[in-house]
Amino acid sequence: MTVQDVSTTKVDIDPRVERSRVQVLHATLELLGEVGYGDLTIEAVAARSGVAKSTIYRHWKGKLELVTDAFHEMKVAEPPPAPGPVAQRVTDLLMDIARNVIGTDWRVNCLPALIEASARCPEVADVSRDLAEAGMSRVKAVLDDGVAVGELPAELDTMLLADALTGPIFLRGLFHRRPVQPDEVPGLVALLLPSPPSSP
Amino acid sequence: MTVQDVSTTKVDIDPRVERSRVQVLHATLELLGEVGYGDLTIEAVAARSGVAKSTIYRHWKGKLELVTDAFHEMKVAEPPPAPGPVAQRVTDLLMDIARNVIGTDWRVNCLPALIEASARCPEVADVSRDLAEAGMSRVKAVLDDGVAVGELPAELDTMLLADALTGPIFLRGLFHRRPVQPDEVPGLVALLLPSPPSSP
Amino acid sequence: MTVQDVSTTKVDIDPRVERSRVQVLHATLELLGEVGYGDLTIEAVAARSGVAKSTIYRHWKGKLELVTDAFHEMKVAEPPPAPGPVAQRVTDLLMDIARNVIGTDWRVNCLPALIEASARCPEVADVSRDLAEAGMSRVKAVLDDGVAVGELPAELDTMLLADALTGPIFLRGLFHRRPVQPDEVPGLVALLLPSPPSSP
Amino acid sequence: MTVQDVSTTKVDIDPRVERSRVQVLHATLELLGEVGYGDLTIEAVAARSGVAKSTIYRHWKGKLELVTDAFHEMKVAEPPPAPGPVAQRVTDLLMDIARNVIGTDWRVNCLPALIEASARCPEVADVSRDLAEAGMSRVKAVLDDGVAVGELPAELDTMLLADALTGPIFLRGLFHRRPVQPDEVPGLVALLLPSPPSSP
DNA sequence: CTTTAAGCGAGACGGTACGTCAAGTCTTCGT
DNA sequence: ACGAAGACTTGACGTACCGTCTCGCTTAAAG
Repeated sequence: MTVQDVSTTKVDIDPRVERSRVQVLHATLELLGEVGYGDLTIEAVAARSGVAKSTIYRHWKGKLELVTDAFHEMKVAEPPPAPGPVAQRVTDLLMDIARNVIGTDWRVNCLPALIEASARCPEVADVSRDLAEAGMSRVKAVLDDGVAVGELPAELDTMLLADALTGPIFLRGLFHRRPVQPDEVPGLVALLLPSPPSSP
Repeated sequence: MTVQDVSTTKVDIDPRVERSRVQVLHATLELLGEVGYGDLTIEAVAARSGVAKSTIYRHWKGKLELVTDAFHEMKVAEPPPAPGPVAQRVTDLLMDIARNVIGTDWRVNCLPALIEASARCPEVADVSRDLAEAGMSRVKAVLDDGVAVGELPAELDTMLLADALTGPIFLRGLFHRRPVQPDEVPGLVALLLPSPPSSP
Repeated sequence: MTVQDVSTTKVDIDPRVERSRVQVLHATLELLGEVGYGDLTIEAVAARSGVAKSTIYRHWKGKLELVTDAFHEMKVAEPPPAPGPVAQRVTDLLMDIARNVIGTDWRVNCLPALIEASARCPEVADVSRDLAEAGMSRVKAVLDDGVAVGELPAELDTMLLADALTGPIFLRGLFHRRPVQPDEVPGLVALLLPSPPSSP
Repeated sequence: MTVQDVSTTKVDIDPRVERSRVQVLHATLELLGEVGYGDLTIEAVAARSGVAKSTIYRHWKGKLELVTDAFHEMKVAEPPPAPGPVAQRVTDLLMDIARNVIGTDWRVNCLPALIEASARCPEVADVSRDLAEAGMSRVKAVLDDGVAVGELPAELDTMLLADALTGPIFLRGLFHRRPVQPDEVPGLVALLLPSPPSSP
């Protein structure tokens, strides 16, 4: 450990390790898309990636950790904060979420497995919480923005409202199995978004 | 088919079959709650239920079919409709749900497993839908009642509102892993329940 | 049990029992020929014979007893005592045995299984002994005859000689797996059969 | 293939593989002696040997191949050739065999299983032949010796006589289930062993 | 000429073993 | 020294038969 290590942090990582890591995560993502989480096999990841099973186990504790890692690899780019009235921006955001829940986005395909795993294992629950809040924070940010510019009441519990807006979308998608259609989103927003404080 | 057939319909089901069926489904639900869908093994169901593996396979094609059948047994008894102002009745209902999500109610323990299984198999998804809607209908019924007695606006989409009220409770419990506490429920109701139409 | 029962012994056997018995033994023999003893299953016998498994178990204790019974069903007809010199008659008999051991006679095909089963179970050993001695007695009878007519020494241990004559045939067929060919039989007889007592 | 290959031939066999192999074959022979071929179970071999079932299947295709391999391990050490008159030496040898057949020598306990397996599979039959001939060759060697020193007729078919001498012992032990007692051996030898050529 | 008891088929039951597969660990070798 | 290769133990899979056991139905006999 020398001084410059501090600044370059990971400069001297064994290139083989990095190569394995990339190949394995790539294969994992491919397979997740093809067979889903439930049928994903470490054996198959090893075969597909050309990396030995033992190497995979050396770097990841198991399927869950591997998938979690792969998931992290695919952080969504935050969309730039758009201008316009809050109601419109919220609607856009929720329609985007609704479309993802309906579609075959592989990240969403992992949600049931994530929820299930969260119920059994606190570490996964932490991951789940992080992901959930990261997703939610986009909605909350817009709402906070609305409060800031006076389009929404000052005393609004924006966190709670964000959950109330997204809750039905996930609930219907995952549990009711009757997903909210994008064109139902405006009705949802209209129902839940408080009227702006009357400006005298 | 004669008239008396109606009354005897299933009279001649082999009692052994029924006995096995009950024991197996009971054990399945127990285990689903304990280890989840992913780690549920037929072997364990056999051991827990005292029914031989071969007997299980004689009646169910595999894990999925078994679990589907088991979930069907989950139906809850409807509580009697209570009197009082709508806001209060809704709040009571949601607090009850919130308490269940927090607690260790075995039906709730099975929810993650149910969601996970639903994602893999349309038949289970149908079961999930039935259960979800049965649960939701209690809330919707109260809201409909509120509309009927004029405590809520006539044009209210009660189904959507029911989802918006219960959504956050399940979402936070299952996904956010930061369950709604019963004492947060009144705030939720206050935030989402529309004011009664002003009575002139 | 009345007096005349004694004389009619089996007269009043339920015809259904006899019908089952015949069908089952017939199917057993068929299957023995097709798949051998090792792969014979009671399930298959039931299917082939159209007789229910439970009925089979009602009459026979298991596979071994069933096969033993079937075996008994096929008692060989004793060939008529032929005339001629003893050496010739012995040779004929042994050539017949040698041909059976070489061929695919199903009775011989069961011998390995019989020997194996005999080693594990005294009851089967008794069956084996009976069959072995029944087969051997044909040879011994001829030898005894030879002693009687003076073609063989009076003090001859005919039992032992019978075993010495048949022994190599079975031993080579079953253990050496290099069966005695029929044309080797005369040499065997010549080697082992004592010369007739010199007649002064 | 060069010279030093001979010495190193199998040097780099994974020691774990060899360890498994030895343990499994040993357990197999033990069990063959105890329960026979028909009731031999791979599951039991795994349990007895402490080697996992999957490892057994990795190395052997099934029961038959396993048993074949195990029988190969059965080779006996040749006893040194003893001096003395041929009749005496033959008698000693046969009494030894007779004692083994009566006793509980584990190799003999496997004979029924070996015969049974031989009947079902040519590869095992080859093993059986090898073992049979190895055993027989001890007797034949003495007889050949007798011919060489002039105690037995020059034209004697020693192989055939060896079979005739051992045949009854095995036949009575395995099939008749009335084993030749050691004290019957001299009679057998006296009956079958040709008189020495009269020395003028 | 009906009872009555047997023999019957159907097939569910608890089991054992099969042969396969993946999980996750551990050992050996080669670079 | 570390990664690749792959053998190892473990345990569940889903299948096939085992031998036992009700069940009603049919059928032969005995009253």
